[in-house]
Amino acid sequence: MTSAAKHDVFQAIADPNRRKLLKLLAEKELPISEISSHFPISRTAVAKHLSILAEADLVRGRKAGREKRYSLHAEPLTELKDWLSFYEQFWDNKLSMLKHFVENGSHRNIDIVQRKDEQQGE
Amino acid sequence: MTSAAKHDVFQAIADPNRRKLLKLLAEKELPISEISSHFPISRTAVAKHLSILAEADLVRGRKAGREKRYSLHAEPLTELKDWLSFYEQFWDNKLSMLKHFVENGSHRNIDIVQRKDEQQGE
DNA sequence: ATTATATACAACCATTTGGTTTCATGTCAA
DNA sequence: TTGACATGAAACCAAATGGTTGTATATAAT
Repeated sequence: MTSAAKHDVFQAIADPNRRKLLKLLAEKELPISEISSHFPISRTAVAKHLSILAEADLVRGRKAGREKRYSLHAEPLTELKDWLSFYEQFWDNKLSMLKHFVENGSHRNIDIVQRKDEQQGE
Repeated sequence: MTSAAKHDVFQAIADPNRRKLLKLLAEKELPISEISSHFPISRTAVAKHLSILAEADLVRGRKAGREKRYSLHAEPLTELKDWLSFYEQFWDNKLSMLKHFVENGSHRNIDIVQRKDEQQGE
């Protein structure tokens, strides 16, 4: 009941405008109209993005008089972090890859030890 | 020239099937048909997802005879990690929030010190 | 040479997405 | 109470998404 929203965190952050919203709300709580002034799109469009973010609980709005003030609620991003953590072993440093390889046996990239490419630059 | 693809990392991972693909390819390099067998959707659909992942350089395919073998290339996920790192200060532990608050002065959540809600439970 | 396998590519389709405009409602201020 | 302001909500739209089927091409295998 607490979850099962139509939009999950992954989808919520997929849109650039939505990411910009999060960034903006990280600084301080803001009413919709204020927020809209930072975007080239309509107020209504911003409101929709906000409601999608709210669905993912990445943002929370409280009514204050005639305006509704939104603020960041970053905690759900832990899901993303957890998801990411699994993949860190595949790039972080070769040591952790080797560690993982040894611990879990089998698996791919048997050649990681002698490879020297993947500069990851740019 | 190195980037500017139509699909970025954020979009690439937004789809559940695509995330499942990444997970699968993390284990080992696999040809499309093999991969498809793990999904309820058509081989063609899987191929499309793969090409989207490839656009984001999260996956790389090499031709091997008549088949094309794909494997994970996790490095672009660093972008996600970097993006995330900014938000960690807003949930990780109250200490780092306080640290950030002190270091950067101003900003929201002046009340973090005395608040005791945000159980983050489920 | 023929057939089966693995993929590529094009066309098509329903639904979702990101926007818009218009109208209604609630609240603050004069 | 009469506006002005801030938001909510509905209707509509073009384009993108996630799929499908059908056809073509390259490579194995017999």
